[in-house]
Amino acid sequence: MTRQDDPRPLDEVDRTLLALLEEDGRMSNAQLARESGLAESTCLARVRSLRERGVIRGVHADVDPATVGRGVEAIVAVRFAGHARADIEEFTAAVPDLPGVVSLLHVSGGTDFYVHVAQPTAGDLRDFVLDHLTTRSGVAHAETSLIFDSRRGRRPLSEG
Amino acid sequence: MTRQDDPRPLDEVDRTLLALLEEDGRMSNAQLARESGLAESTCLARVRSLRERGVIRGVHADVDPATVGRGVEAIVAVRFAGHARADIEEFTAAVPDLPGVVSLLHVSGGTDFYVHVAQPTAGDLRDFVLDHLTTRSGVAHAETSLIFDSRRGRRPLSEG
DNA sequence: AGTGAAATCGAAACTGC
DNA sequence: GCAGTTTCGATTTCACT
Repeated sequence: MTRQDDPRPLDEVDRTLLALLEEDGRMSNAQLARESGLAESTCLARVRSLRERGVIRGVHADVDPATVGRGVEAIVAVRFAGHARADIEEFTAAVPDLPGVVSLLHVSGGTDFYVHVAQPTAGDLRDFVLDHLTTRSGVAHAETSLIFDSRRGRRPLSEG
Repeated sequence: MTRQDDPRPLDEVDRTLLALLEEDGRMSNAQLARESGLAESTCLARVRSLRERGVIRGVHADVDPATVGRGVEAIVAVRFAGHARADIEEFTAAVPDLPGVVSLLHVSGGTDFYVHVAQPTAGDLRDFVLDHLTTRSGVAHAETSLIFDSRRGRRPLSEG
């Protein structure tokens, strides 16, 4: 298994590699080595180590939902009735497997979860919320906000 | 420039390639070709086309914020006083450049923006909200929710 | 931990289908 | 739009430091 909690602190070279891969996850090992000033073999070992320690959780293509027939994006704020642990855990386990779910955030405060979804049409969005969220055990309320525009942060997380 | 709005519909092979790259953005062209049943040259051209058409917006390493010294994640719901276009546009342009911003969503409803941030400590989070969000022109209110847990959707967006 | 050289394998361009 | 060939570059291992 991969270790998620190795306490070894990151040095400057690690942060450089992370910033490069956050920007372009398909950059070749050879180019990573050049830009970070490492030998290729060393660079390969560093990146593997970052993965094994759970610093790099994965590398994923960012697909524009609108171009794959999912042009309607929304954030659904879900509030629970009680806070039965079993309900919360089942929700957390089940929702990421539903089609069109981009991400699921469990948060503090008046809202318990934010669900980021992408659906083909407004009707599909309504069906998704009614069929898969509000009907779920423990869910008291779901409030849907359409996403007009979304953008990634432009700074590498691994910086200063 | 890359075209963002080519209306050409995606076929099954495109969707297969997208699903593979959403899962593992570092998969080699050779392996993509094997798994999709294409010749390598064809596969290369297909992936390039998906990028040029804006279907693949980028490929990015997913870095665990906690491992790079940003263990405090939050969603900040921002509400504007009026809805002056200039304020909205300036907010949209400026916030993604702030350190620790993961993503920015402009949404409909009572909240105008959701800002996903990752900061080193609770104090840094407070400073971020007070210094960079609530002081910004047009901002009426910011409500911060700590993120207990976050997970990606497990289905490729490009499916079904 | 980091390196350099060597062997294997992949990328990218080009050809013809 | 697809497959075979070739050239060039990248990946990975290993012996050494």
